[in-house]
Amino acid sequence: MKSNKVRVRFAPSPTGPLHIGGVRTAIFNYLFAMQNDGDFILRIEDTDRNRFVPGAEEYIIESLKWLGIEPTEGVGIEGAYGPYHQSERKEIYKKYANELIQSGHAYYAFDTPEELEMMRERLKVEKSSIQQYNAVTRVNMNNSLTKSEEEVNEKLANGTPYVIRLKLPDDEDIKFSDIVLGDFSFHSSQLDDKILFKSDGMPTYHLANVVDDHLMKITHVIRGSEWTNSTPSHILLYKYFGWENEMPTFAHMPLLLKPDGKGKLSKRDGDRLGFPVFPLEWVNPETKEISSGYKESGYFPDAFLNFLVLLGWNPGTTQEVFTKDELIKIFSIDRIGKSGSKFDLEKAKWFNHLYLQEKKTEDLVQEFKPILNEKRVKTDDEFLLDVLNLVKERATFVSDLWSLTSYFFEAPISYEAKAVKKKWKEDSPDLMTEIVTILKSTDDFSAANLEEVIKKHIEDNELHMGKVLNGIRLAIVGSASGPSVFEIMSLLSAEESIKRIERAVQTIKKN
RNA sequence: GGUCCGUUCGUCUAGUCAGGUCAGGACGCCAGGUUUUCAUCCUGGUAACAGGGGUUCGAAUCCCCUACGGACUACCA
Repeated sequence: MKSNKVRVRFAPSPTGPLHIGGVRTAIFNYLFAMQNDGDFILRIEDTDRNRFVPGAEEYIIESLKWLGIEPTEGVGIEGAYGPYHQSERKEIYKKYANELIQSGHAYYAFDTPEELEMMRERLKVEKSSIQQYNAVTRVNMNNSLTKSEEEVNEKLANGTPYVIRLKLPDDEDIKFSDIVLGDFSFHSSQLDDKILFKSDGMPTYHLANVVDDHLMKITHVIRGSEWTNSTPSHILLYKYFGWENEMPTFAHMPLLLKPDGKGKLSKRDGDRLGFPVFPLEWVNPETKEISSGYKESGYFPDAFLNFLVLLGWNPGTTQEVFTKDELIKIFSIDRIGKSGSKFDLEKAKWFNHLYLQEKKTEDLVQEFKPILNEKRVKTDDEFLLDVLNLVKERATFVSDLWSLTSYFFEAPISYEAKAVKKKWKEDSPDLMTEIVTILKSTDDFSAANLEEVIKKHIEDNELHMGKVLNGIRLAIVGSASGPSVFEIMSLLSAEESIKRIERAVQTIKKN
């Protein structure tokens, strides 16, 4: 057993459904953990009560489950480093915040929102290069650094709302190295005195994140690059807590961008873009608004995962199709690209098509059954297996299967106008009547035999192959497309095929 | 505005660190082939180094500038 076991975490906040960017972050964390025989921890960062959305946490867990990237520890599983909801760890954060105050690396601030607003306005008007609460501006504000000890103690005693801010150094370069982005350096004067502890008794992300990652022995922080700019503050926190030597390795991943151009993909994009941005369907508990999900749209989880993992990462070879186990073997953080990517729905569909072809037809039969039930179609598995084997290669989604096969279960009640015009000629009824005669006298209704008999008839009478076969297709399918008519008739039975052709002869109007 | 990051076919990308194949693959698209049709499938094609300066015998690759794009700049994460 390695002493420094790899431990990574996926730490979403339950503010709504997980979008595909978050899903990708989870995938990368999962792959990295599995590759190193490490732990993959799910931590719920629910420190913002105002943004809490009921059902979001369950949604996150369900999504990971659907994709087959379940955590090995954390919310829903538990483990030795719990609790894993940050809201249940308030006391821990409080303790560490106080520790920072004791050591002089943090201070109380009593500024009201209005005062903060005024400060920002003033700095803006002055066109100051500094527009945040930091070493320069804090001296003019209402905090424990500018007030006397008595005043501070009085405020604290009488319940004046306060926050705890990180006291940044005046002049210090904060350096860190990121697996994806490389070496970084920020000057402390460009940073702000981040709020660590809010007046409602909850920590902010910055404090909770650092404390938890340390306490939970996280070795690698793999997160979205929207966190890059606040990482220096996190580094400082590790340093001030004396955890510098056990600091995790950082890897900031490029963001998923809106395909229509501007900005990072957000939860609000929903179906506005013409495709799902969520793994599972989501019903907004307040508005009841429904956002579609990849699962419900018919994507297979493994196909979706395969597609998603290639957004911003590649193995350095031309291989694009991977099983999860292969991914676990070959994934590497340092092959994650630096720039954001938009995604291509067409390619996602292509992956799904590919994965559908790889599925056993027996399994597709089972997946298809619910759709048939909905359509009130009664049939047996053996027949379904034959039917699906015939049309499988034409499908991208299981849901395509119905439109591809409906004529096997219901005789056409109408004939596609365009197909009639193109394929049903003046002599078609006579041609079809002849076919009926042949069919009636054929005992062997296998596709092979039908093909032989009918082709012989065509040759003997010097008929046009397309004309005859297209006519049959129109009669039994109702449209001009589909697999081999011999196969279809064979599966449909002699009786049904004859019935359909006879009906077509009577029904289709010549024009 | 400030700070940080990025920019190769329409899209995802290889190649950049260690400069030297008319820049490779995939999706899409187009064409041809297979097929009774429509798909699938097969073959081929289309299409990119953001722009400008350097350095060099030689630059997608190294340096500088510009443009464009993105992130952050909340008592949100």
